[in-house]
Amino acid sequence: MEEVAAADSLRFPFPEHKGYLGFMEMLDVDQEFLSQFDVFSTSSLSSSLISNPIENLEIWNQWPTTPNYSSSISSTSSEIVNDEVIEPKLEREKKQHSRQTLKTDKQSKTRKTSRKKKDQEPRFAFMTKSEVDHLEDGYRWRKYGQKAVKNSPYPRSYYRCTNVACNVKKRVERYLKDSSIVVTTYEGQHTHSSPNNMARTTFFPPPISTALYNGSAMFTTATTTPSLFHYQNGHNSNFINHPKSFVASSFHPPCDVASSNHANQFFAATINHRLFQDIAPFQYNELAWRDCSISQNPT
DNA sequence: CGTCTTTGACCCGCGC
DNA sequence: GCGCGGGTCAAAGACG
Repeated sequence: MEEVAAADSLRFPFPEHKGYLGFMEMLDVDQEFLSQFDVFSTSSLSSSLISNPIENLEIWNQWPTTPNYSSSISSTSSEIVNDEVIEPKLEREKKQHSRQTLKTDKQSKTRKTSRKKKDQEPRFAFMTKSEVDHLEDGYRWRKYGQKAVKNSPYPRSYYRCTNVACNVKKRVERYLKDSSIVVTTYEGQHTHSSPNNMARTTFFPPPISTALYNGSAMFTTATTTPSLFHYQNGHNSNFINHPKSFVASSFHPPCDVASSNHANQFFAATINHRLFQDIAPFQYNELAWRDCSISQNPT
């Protein structure tokens, strides 16, 4: 991890904007600048995504839930995962029996109460081009699960913040259409600062050369060496210390989602999907900040 | 020995 | 009601 620099010293391509662009200002973004990065390349555009903005919006609203594809794979239950037989059926049943005997009522109750209703927590998702799945973001995470994703050869990993008083989770998976891209979804808000002693500061997202935010989703391309994404809580500020960095709009990491009314208003103002496509059309816009009530009901 | 990952089982929501 | 799929649990193992 690189040494943390003071926010003022961070390089930013649009200093007159103090780290954040308004919606109209986004329109003035140099398209040539965007073309420097693979993720923004028009050659990789999905024509359907451009021609069907309404349909795309539906996709946004559904993400990150796996779409219910009409095609099916030849697996039943958990017998086959990624075309591999995990273990003989008898062995499985044996294990199941032993586990059932070990299980207590207390465990069941804990599981029931700990399970919250789906999509209660605000979520923030972004894509990063990276060879590494789990990207460093300044917090410590404990992996608590991994699941095969339907119709995808790449598994989804589940992480939880190691801080006992913090219930932030994140999911990491490879983008189905481009395995070089990692999709990271944060859920919840950190109740503490990052362990690197930078109060109210975090590295987020990790290895970055480019970031683009459209009011619903954060898009990034990554470098192989970590660079710093620095934000200041409550100040609507964004800094990326890469000379080619680009920030299309205000962006607040998940821990700030519920705490900044200013940002919330901005989200509502910039959520126009079609306009965003006109600004920076690319194929990765299925990603969305999903079910974040704040973005839909600004205060 | 403490911490983290792995992984099969289990729970639950949801669509049919 | 049933089955599927996503999310979570927790024992066992790996690792430093």
